[in-house]
Amino acid sequence: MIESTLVSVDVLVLRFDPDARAVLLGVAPRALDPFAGALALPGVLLGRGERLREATRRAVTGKLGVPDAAVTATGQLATFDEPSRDPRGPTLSIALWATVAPTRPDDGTTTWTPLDAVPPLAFDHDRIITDCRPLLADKLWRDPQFTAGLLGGEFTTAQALDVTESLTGDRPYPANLGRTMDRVPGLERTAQHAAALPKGGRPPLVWRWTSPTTGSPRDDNARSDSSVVAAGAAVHRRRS
Amino acid sequence: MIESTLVSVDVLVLRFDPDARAVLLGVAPRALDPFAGALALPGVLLGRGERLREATRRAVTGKLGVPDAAVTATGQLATFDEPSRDPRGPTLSIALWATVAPTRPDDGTTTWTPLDAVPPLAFDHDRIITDCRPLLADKLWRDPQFTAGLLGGEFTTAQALDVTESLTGDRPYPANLGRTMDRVPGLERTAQHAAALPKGGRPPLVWRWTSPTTGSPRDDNARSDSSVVAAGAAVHRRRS
DNA sequence: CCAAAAGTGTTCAGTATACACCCATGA
DNA sequence: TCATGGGTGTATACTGAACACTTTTGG
Repeated sequence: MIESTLVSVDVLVLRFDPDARAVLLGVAPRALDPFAGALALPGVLLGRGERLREATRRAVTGKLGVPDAAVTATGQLATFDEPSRDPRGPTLSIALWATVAPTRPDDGTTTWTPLDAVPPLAFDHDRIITDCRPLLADKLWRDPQFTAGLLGGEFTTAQALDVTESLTGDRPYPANLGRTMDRVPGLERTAQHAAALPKGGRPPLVWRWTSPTTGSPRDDNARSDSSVVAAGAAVHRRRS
Repeated sequence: MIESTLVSVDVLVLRFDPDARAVLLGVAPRALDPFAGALALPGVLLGRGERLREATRRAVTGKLGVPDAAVTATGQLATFDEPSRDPRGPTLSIALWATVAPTRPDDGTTTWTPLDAVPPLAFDHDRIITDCRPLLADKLWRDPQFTAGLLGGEFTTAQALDVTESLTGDRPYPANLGRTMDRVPGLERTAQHAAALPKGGRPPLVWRWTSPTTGSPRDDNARSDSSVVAAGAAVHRRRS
């Protein structure tokens, strides 16, 4: 019988830090030997019969020390199959994303780093990040799970500006971002204004999700999480 | 030691049939027992250390009888992890696409079916197709590998119309599709006109790829094929 | 009152769509 | 010469980006 392939799951864990006003990526030093001590994405071997979502949560809670309840959403990104990516032998790596609720950190060994300044990582994790970053930016405002997972159930325009800037590299005009958010299904402006920001300035609006994007009573049949989100509209329409 | 996960590769094989004027999906009856005799997507177990692209070609040539040289391009779609999707036990299924050069078929057992009328298939393959179809439509004119793989190195506007209609469900106006193709990098109008169509009508223009999209001297490091294609533009730009 | 920063309305350009009309073929 | 169907040009609507101006806070 042919020896079967090993499958590992590597997770790009994103957390919005309201103080740093930026989206941070969680990495942790490796405990065991290949690259022991070096920073790496949290990852685990996929158990037999284990679902990708379970393995993802296991990686995030186990390797980063994030409480399970703080993991707000997960989803697929891409698969990496270079045979020599792991010195121990050929291992398939499925890259996934996970979002952590936007609170302050606390844990010890976990490093939360801005996406623009990720330190060199073990294995091919640098390349995984390079390849997957545009995919993450694309999910903002298009994948409700991802967006709500990052920003939480209630957030301000100012925070939305910060998150957008972190992921895309550009800070949109508040007016235009507001119109973009108006078009996001399940998201609505509230009448409330948040407290003003430390530097002063007009207090930003509060936005809230109407549909229960958090929680997770989602379609769960065969596909792991919301990997498949429409992306751009198809080319050309006709006749309506 | 924990038993590791089994990984199978299931392929959505697309071929443009110039006679039928449609994109067809290749399925074949299963030889072995789970669902023996039932139609299914071509799939194989991923060997240890085998690359996804190799396994994909192995599935297409082995299960569909397509010559290896006719497989023009391959790429990732999504991963399906429902533990009960295979009665033999939990098996991960990585769905990939493959394109076959646009020639007439020949093989015996392989069924080439329009995407709109795929018969019921074994395993969860119906769901795989349902989930992946929008991803395929999205790749047309955006992923050069996919598009060139489907249409070949040289094709006519009429064929481009047929392919677009097959994948998206709408038949664009020839004029508008021409402008769309003008914006595709590496694709250019030639001065030639093809022979007129059977029904008469003006002979369509011939289009040709300038860059060597066929062949495949592509980036090949860690990621299998062109799974990661930009999708839609990110939300909002600012300052140039 | 001034600086900071969000919110409102408007302008502008680029893009997508629809369609009238033209052209080239087969029958 | 008619039917068929792609090619050309153009009008219209829509969308996204930019920005002047207003509003609301802290100092």
